[in-house]
Amino acid sequence: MRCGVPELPEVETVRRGLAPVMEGARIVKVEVRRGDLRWPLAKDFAKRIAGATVDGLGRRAKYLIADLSSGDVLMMHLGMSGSFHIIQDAKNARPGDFHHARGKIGAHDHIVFHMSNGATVTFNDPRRFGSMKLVPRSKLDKEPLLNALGPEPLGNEFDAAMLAKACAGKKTSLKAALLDQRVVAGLGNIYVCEALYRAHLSPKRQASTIADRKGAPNQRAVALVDSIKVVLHDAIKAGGSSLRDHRQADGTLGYFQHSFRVYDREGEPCPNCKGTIKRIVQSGRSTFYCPSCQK
DNA sequence: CCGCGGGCCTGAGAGC
DNA sequence: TGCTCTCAGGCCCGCG
Repeated sequence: MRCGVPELPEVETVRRGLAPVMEGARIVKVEVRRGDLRWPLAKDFAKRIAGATVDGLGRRAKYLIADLSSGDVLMMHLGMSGSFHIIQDAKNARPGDFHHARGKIGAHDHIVFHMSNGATVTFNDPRRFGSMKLVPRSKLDKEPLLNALGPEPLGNEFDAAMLAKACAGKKTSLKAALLDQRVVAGLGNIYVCEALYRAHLSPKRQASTIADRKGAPNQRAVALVDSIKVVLHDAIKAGGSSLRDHRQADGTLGYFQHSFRVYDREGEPCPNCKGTIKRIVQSGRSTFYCPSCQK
């Protein structure tokens, strides 16, 4: 089983791991080793952050959002391969702790935050699809990266009526609609596959078929919303236990093992029926599903 | 406006 | 063993 690219549950797990060392602490210094992430960092990125206290660390969809005392908000996205390493007490780190223990830096350690409590938080991202962006808090409500996002799937406002309305009239597949962050924010390829499986809905079904002519939700929409919430809750719970079990071991946040029911299980038996899990490609990406119990 | 495909990057794994 | 090839879970952008 492969490790997970960060979707909503992984980002939430990372947030929970970072919060204890970042919230309430001051960022003494920022090292930018490579600023050419998804977009180039602002030239004054490090200077603008240095000296600020992290008043809170939140999450919106797959973005981590650090509220800084300087008046800026730091948006961080893990992309496909991003992760964070924490060294609790960098100055007294033991030789085996991590690259930084001896002042060494890992191959793709691009940004290092030195905290006033002695901790070091390092952003590592081999593919550099991740990103960081500083935005004045007063302008956050105009931030284009956030403005287009749909509802948080675990929020109370996300329900069958809302999902059906967003899918009504959509010609595209249900799979593609759920991957669209404007419809619902935070799902990726894995959890879309898993949620559709649990809802017994085919990924090939036209998105509009979870709503009636007027855009009102049907039973499929109800089942789908329920499955999305359950799948995400389960994964966050698994992330929590991975934090407790493994964080001390190597300090990495952003990857933890999962067992999926259909994802990456082409050819294996369906856990639910006598069918065989199939892989198809939809708009260039893999979809895993059971053709006999997902209709 | 909508839907689709290309491109950004590197590393892991398969196949020769 | 070592090389080459394909593929990867995200996201933005431009095209028709």
